[in-house]
Amino acid sequence: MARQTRQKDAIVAALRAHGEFVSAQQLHQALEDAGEHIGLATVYRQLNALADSGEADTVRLDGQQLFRLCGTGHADGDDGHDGAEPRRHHHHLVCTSCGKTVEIDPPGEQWLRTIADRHGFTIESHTLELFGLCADCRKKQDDASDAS
Amino acid sequence: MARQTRQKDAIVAALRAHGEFVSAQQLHQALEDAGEHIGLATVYRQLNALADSGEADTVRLDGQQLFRLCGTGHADGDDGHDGAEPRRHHHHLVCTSCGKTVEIDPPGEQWLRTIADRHGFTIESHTLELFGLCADCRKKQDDASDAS
DNA sequence: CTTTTTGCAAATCATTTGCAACTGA
DNA sequence: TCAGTTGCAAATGATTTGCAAAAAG
Repeated sequence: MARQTRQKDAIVAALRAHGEFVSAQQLHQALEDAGEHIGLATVYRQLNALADSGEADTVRLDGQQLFRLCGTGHADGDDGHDGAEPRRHHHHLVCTSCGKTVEIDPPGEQWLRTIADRHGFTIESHTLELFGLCADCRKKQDDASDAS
Repeated sequence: MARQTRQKDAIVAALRAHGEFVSAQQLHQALEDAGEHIGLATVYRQLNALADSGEADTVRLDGQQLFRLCGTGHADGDDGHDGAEPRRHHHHLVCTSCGKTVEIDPPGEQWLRTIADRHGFTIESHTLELFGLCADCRKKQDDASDAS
């Protein structure tokens, strides 16, 4: 069902190359720069497809949606069961200055279950995002505020 | 600096009445229903003002921003230093069906600190949102899927 | 050839803003 | 009076979608 196209490849490549989270717009721009003239709509479509299939991870920062390759692995062999579950949940630690992103460990699924139970909820998904400054940016910022 | 206007009151009232998170659009609609003809733009402006002043809490679900009165408190006396810190962080449990929202306890600030430390980050803010179905909606949905 | 994918532009959607008319303190 | 506030409509910005042309299998 999924055909292999130049643009799809380019998008995944760009995504992989970038490593961190990027907005569709940014990625589109990057592709332009790289000489790959791909429609913005296609970038969006592809990105969403990746997110839905679970190959990409997404976060919503401010008003935009950012994407990043998930396992950075890639298609391994094949698997018989494909996703019935769309977008996964994420746990990220994002530097608000340089954008560096780190995956973090889940905050005890145990705790999660407890909360859900207590309120009679059935958890479908959850997001946890920590925003702050990474060591480097922290230093830079200190220096900056030091100057007048 | 902040004048008291009919619309501002109506908005806060509607917000308080609703209790849970609402989108600007929803709130605007509600006001219309209540006979209060207030410009959508004004609703947005007011809502943002409330959020900035810390009187309202906000979450981003999907592509919209939802608001809810925060401490139900209000401006205390006056203060010389005005906000350097805009919007706070939240911990919510939201029903994706009826919108019911429950405040939940933080997932161990301890754990948070550990993560931050390990990666050399200085956490500025964080968001944690759990989405799922509350008991009621879960039942309803089961029934529905039961019918063909 | 048949179906998926692309492209582009027009369409949405939520939110913001310009600016003149308005109104509360 | 006069600055903060409102309204409406037009402007934005991100993302989506309609549809015919291009490409993959």
